[in-house]
Amino acid sequence: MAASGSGTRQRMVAAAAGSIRRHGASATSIDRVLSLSGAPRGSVYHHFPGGRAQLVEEAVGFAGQHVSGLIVEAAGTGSPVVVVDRFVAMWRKQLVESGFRDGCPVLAVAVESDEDHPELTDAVAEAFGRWHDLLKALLVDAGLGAGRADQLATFVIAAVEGALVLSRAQRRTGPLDDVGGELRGLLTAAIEESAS
Amino acid sequence: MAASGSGTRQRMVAAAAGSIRRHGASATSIDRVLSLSGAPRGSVYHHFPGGRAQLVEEAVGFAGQHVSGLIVEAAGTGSPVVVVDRFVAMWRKQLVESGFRDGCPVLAVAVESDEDHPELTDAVAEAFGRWHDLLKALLVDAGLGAGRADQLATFVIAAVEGALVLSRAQRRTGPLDDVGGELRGLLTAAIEESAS
DNA sequence: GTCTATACGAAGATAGAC
DNA sequence: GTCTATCTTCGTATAGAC
Repeated sequence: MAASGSGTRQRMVAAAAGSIRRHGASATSIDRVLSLSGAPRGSVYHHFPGGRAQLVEEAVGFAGQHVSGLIVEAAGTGSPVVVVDRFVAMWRKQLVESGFRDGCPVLAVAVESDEDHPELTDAVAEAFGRWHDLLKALLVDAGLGAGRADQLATFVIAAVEGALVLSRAQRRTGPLDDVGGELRGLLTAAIEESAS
Repeated sequence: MAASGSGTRQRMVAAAAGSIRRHGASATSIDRVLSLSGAPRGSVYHHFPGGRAQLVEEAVGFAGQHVSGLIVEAAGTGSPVVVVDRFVAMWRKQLVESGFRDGCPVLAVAVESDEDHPELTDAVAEAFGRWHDLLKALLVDAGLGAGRADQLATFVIAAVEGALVLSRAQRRTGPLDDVGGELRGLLTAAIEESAS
């Protein structure tokens, strides 16, 4: 019952996430979301009484859950090294397929959010936090101590998000590939070390 | 003759960089820059015929050069490990002193820039590129091969920028501290390895 | 649930006086 | 070089009909 809602509603949230990915949060106006989703104007304040801020907040939640789902999906199939590889590959694919136009919507909101809308910062922190917890759990399962797993999970998310920004700005996959390679080596070493 | 200009002009660029740091690029209106810098209204299109876009572009250059200067300054005093430590410490300090409100203006513009203003993306790429080249040179001087130095320099910038976003969103220095610690270990190992 | 119309404000940019 | 309008566009939000 919680947050499902109508098809129109869902399409609006997805359209908002897509626009934020490409143009940033501030540039994601209600008009743009409407034209992207094909939703009727009258639906806006019916579905989102909180207006634009609510729409952006839900877009962050939507994008965050989408990525979390991919991590969970990959988690069943291999070691943390493979999961991080897939995490990187997912962003890489999005980057290439969008012609280096699409970044991470969660990060976009993080950068633009100010003190006027703490809910947005909270939504961002929650999304990042969930990705972190999923990765951390995988590392613990692989034998790492809780502290080290915690730190490495943070490191992976920071490095990949940062590389995504660099790759997008420089319009080449190099940074993301470099970071993927370094992370692979680092995680492999950490897991081997913990097994000894 | 090149880019010096009047005091008013300089203050406007610095104010723009400060606003972008805190509020993002889109939220940095001309009005805001004027009130922050105390510059007169009539100066805007006199000093910046390209309007707001030019102002943002120069703010990116200004911020990029500021950080480059700090890297160069730190470079004279120690190994790459120390330089990266200081790089992290600089961001940490800014984060804490601003109450977790200020992030990196270059990254902020990177995230919000769209196809309408390729000059902005270019300015961002150039700033990141310069930081990268400075770090890479330090790593090469420390004995690393060019390829590995290149990759590690990218990794450092990506990880620190990402950690800055995480720390700001979660309003705690943990992510930045974690990343700083991991980078220290990674760089130390890479340098030791290259010496053997 | 959806539509049109409109109020209201913010922001970029320009024109012309001083 | 700087100031004061002013034009125009855009975006949020609301009111009220259907």
